[in-house]
Amino acid sequence: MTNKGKATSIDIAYLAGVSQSTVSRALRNSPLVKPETVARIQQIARELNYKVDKHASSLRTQQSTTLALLLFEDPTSDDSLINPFFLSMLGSITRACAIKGYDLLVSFQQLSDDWHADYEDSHKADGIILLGYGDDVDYQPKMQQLDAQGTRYVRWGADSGTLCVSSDNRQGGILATQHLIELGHQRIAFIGDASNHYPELFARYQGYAASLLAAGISLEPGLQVDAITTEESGYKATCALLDSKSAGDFTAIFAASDLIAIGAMQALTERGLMPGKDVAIVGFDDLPLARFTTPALTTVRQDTKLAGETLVDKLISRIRGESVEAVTIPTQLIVRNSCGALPGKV
Amino acid sequence: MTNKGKATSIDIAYLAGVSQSTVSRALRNSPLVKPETVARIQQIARELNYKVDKHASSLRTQQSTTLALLLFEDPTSDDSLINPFFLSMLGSITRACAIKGYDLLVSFQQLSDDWHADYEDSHKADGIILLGYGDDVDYQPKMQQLDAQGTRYVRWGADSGTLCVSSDNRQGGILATQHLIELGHQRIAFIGDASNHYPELFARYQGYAASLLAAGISLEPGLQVDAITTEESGYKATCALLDSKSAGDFTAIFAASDLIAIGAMQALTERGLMPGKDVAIVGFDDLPLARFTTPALTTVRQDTKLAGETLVDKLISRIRGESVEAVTIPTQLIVRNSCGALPGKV
DNA sequence: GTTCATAATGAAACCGCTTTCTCAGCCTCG
DNA sequence: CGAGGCTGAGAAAGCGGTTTCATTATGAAC
Repeated sequence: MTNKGKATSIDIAYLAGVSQSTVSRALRNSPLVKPETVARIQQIARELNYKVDKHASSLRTQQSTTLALLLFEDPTSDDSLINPFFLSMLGSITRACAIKGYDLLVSFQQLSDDWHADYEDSHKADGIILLGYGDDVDYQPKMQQLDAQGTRYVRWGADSGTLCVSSDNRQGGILATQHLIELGHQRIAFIGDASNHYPELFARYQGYAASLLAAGISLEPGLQVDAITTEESGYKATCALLDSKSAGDFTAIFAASDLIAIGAMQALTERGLMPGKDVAIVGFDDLPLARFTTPALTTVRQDTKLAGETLVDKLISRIRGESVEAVTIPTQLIVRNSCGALPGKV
Repeated sequence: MTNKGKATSIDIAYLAGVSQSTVSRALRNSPLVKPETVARIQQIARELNYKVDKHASSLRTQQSTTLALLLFEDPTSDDSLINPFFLSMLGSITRACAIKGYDLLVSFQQLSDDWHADYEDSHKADGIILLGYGDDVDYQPKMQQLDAQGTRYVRWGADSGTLCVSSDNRQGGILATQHLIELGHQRIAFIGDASNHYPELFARYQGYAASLLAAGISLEPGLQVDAITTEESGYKATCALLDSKSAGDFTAIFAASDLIAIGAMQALTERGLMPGKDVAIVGFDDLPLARFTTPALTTVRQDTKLAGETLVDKLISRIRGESVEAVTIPTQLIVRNSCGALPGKV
């Protein structure tokens, strides 16, 4: 079959001496077709290297067996650098889709883009996975629009009314903070979002706050600095912290993400402070690179594998019309060397 | 329009009082339609939130405006961990596709899978981008099959007859090795592939060998150890190197990838050798994490942004039937601290 | 020996769009 | 004034499947 025109079901029908409808049925193992006919037809199809045309099939059945992954980036972050965390998620989502027999379309979007539901409107995908940090205020209108259009989607992030899969960020914050407290730290700074712009980071803050209070340590506003999930932001926030007199003598930092933690470690090092010795640091995410920082970063691991699988599962359920609930995935503290130091003065 | 059935071009035709064919033309700004008619129709389409059905369109035109990215993994490597380098590539490919107006399907494959051309056979994609390290011997049959089927594809890697985009690995090897030589190193080990199983790594080795010879340093087989692109592999190779008597007193390592370099640094550290001080190290790739190792890794940067764009461009050209040539992308030496040491004895 | 489910298949409609073919007006030109 | 030439638009034929509906055996049942 060197002719470029790929074989169609009609070709097979001709070769098998049956009608095209029978071929269509046989290829999908319809019980309406006699078993030996099915076998014969499938054999011929195999020989011809025939594959069902995705578009024809999708057009007729009105479903594409394709999911779209929309990763949208905070416009404030570096244009070309994708957060490694999402890259990990992408990996696990890809795998989960393959297992479920769905194709995966991937697209990176600016939050400002008018992407809303394009993928579903044009029937490119049966459902959408939304991935990305970002100010919740920016998301809300989009979500509402999706809901209004009846678009099937799941979102990674913090619970916000819509169908959502997320790590247990609050619990992760508790894990991190308790660890520091157990090591004897009392003045623990938090770098991240404490004002609920980024719900995930905010939940980590809540865990932090809850742990402190539970340990009888009062919250000090001066020990909290806002940052988004980039090194630059973590770096700047830490500098601000070091410069402020009120922060004075913190002995530990809970960074709301590994990237922030890395920026923080840079800032500390530049000021002659040794991370892990002079100041303990805990991050969040457990990026692949967390093992390779110096000192190796103690951090809260998000289970990206499970997360990806769950996102895909839930989305497929939703596409099938089943009712689905939000899911929270536990986190895990990974102890490395960045808290190795005894609490010391800054 | 709360009805679930999405609007079709017929709905628009009805509302605009024209025929459906005219709608189709108008939506694609055909000059066959009077400008004011075009405007009216597009206006209505906008109001209805109408999007052309991808499948219907693709079925009719026989092209999907979609590219497939097949990332296949060396079965020898860890199952769930994707090489960060490919993740970067994926990022840039995604962007390049978006710019060109193509959708991108992403799939991870085992090299052993019978994926060949499935994406094209079923018309899911107009062309395929192949990404992944792997023994060239394993690839050849696949490539030939793709060629035989007339599948449009581009491959990232080393030049091998097929349309291919790659970094100038040999030049990168030269950059790295010359850097070490200029720093005064004479006994430079190479960890990677010196037997042309992995053409990319082998090209780096060739650059290494050429540089040594150009500097009048003879190649010592004992200073070369095979490794694939993982930390474990780099770790083991370095241990082997340290254990072998013939290697004895090397003062520098050129690792064929950053992951190998990181493994090497771990091995050195465990043996009480300080990377960057006792032994200089150069890596290859410039992964995001290279900046965060200790010491920060001097490495050869591959321009993933340009690489992704080029892959996409070339593939689209090929789809259009234009004749395309293999492309080689220059690399760049990024000097950090891992070669900071004066040459010392091991 | 009709009648009637049942099984296996074929014919044809249809999914929503693109594109070719046709055609009605309306000009231009010799 | 009749023969072409344009313009703008409609009718209809696909694209390659899926699915409904109709049809022909084939026994089973009465």
